[in-house]
Amino acid sequence: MDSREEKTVTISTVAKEAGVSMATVSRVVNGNPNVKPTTRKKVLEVIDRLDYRPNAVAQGLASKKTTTVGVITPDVTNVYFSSLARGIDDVASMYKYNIILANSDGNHQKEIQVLNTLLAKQVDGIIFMGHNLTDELRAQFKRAKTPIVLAGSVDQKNEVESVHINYVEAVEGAVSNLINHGNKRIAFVSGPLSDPINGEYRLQGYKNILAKNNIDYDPNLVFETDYRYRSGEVLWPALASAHATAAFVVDDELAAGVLNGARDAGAKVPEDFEVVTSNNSKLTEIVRPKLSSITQPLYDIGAVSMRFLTKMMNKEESPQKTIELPYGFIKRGSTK
Amino acid sequence: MDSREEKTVTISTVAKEAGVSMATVSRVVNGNPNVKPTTRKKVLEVIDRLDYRPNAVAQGLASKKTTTVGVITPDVTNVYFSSLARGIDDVASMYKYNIILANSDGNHQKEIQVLNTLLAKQVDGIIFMGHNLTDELRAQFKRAKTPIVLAGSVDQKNEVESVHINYVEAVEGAVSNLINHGNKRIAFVSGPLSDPINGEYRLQGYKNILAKNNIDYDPNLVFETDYRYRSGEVLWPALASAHATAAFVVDDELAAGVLNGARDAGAKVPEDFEVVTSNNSKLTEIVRPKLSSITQPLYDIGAVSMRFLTKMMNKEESPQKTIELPYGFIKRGSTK
DNA sequence: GTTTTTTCTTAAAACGCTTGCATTTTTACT
DNA sequence: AGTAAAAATGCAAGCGTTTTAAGAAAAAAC
Repeated sequence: MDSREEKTVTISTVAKEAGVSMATVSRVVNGNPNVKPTTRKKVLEVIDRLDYRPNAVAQGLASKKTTTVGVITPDVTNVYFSSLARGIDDVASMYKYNIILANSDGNHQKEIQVLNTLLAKQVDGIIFMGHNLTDELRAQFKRAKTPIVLAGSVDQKNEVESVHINYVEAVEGAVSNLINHGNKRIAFVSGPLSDPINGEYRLQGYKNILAKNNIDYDPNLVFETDYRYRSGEVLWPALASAHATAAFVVDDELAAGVLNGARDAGAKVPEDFEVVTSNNSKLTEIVRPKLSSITQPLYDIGAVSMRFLTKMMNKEESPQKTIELPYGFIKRGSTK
Repeated sequence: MDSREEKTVTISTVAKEAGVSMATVSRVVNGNPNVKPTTRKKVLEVIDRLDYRPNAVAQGLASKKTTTVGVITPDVTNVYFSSLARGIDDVASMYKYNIILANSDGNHQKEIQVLNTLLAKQVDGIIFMGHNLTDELRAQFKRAKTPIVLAGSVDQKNEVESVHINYVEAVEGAVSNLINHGNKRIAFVSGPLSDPINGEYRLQGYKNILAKNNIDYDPNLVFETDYRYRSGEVLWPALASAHATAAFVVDDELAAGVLNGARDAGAKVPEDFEVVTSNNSKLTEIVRPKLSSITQPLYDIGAVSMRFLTKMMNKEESPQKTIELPYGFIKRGSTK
């Protein structure tokens, strides 16, 4: 008797039960005002009684909107990116979107691959974080009619919308600080210089401010590595033999490594060696001495990116292609 | 002339163009072997020429599989969870799944809410990370026919599958260490005790080992707070006035706070005060002295959870409801 | 009480794909 | 060449919604 196969209740089940058409049910579900209050109530009652849940996939197919956006990130495990991601998710859910999060390891192949599966899944928009925006990627972006914004990175060709800070100026400020403390030999400790944010912008800022202060640019003071803590930690010997008395570092984990490497080797920070970093993540407060840092509103960059994306998804015209958020500098124990 | 509205190319476009039925195209797209090599080639050629991309939403609707799993986490920004998430995502993509990532802040309301939207989106499975599995949540889990596994947390009632370590034993080991160093007054620094993992398991381990060593359990040595770095940092005065000579801490960020709070106040670690933490995240290596820690394979817990989930999604019967991964202990500078 | 308007409803056609079943084509054997 | 079995293919009915064009009902206007 009660052997019925627990059928999934669909919109048509509800429609029949309530004695109205599917269209009407759809309307009340979507809050369309063109429904007489009494019928709305009737339908709502049935929905409640049957515990009906609209199938988002079917909605997606019919409406061509998935209320889902894709987020491509090199590695959530890195605080920099997880902070952005958090900002993104928070405003996303504020606007009833969900996030498909995919890690790319900054690997070009994976980026392309993941981009395509996201598009296949019909995401309404995409937020891309990456170190290096290749031409191929840019081409794929263009081909997809899906809105895309870059969070925390910049497109040299300025073809795709993005939100970030002014890296050149920020670095100028940070390094200028170091110069004012009397440092003549300031290391530039960087992730891959092939990443434009490093090789293009930050390095430029570094050079600018050096030039402005009549300090010769010495390529031997530029240290190219990856973003790992450990890479910073083992850098000290090289730093020391280059006679660096201070370092500007492009990433917090990396900077923590540099700092600890120096101290573990007996150097006094900031007396013998100063270090400033770039992202002002939690980490800067956790190490000792605490790290002076460029401050950039990580969470906000994510949040603003997502907000920007919602506008694009609504086809609201935006005046600018690029949003530049304010940066700052916070002095902590790692500098004089 | 060339004013045609760039129609989206669908499976039927391809079918017509290739002179076969949609079914056949579908078969080649899905790698179904029942297709003559020559037709397969023909279809593939057309797919390539038209640059056809299957619409995953439509596939989802028709096949009732979305190849998407939901991941609910308190906060990606926390290394503990982002590590799990990374493990999850890696094996997920290995199995061609994507991840919808949602932050709950451990907030009950949000957890329920997010769970429901994930179900509405017809995810094939869910991985849940949370501090506290309430009855309501458990009920909702049950009602959903979707497979769910708990990653890095445990269900006291053992109703839902989970993967984690043996917290009781792990804590026993860690604290036993401290006892062996002669500590009689060992603080138990915890997040909310209402989280079973703290109040139930870890605390139990703490009590067990105390009892075993004939040390009286002193409630004044139990410090309940939240998981934030800052909360640990400000704890020192309380710790000091309780005459604690060592602390076992349930979270790395929290532990880093405790450690720094102590040192900033002039305490010598580990001479005057020892601290051991629980998660062996990157953080433990970044602070000075480095933190001794229970080691649990965070990434693996995520990875194994996801692997477990894939099995459930394939309806492969699993013998156990619970997977206990091995833990360990690593001695670093924060203990003698 | 009609006629207009306006407000609600409905029927049915999409949306783009999968899949069970029937049908046709091939292959393998006599 | 003829037939049974196996391999390919096609048909068409879903999957659960949205949405448009049109009709019905209710409200407003005359």
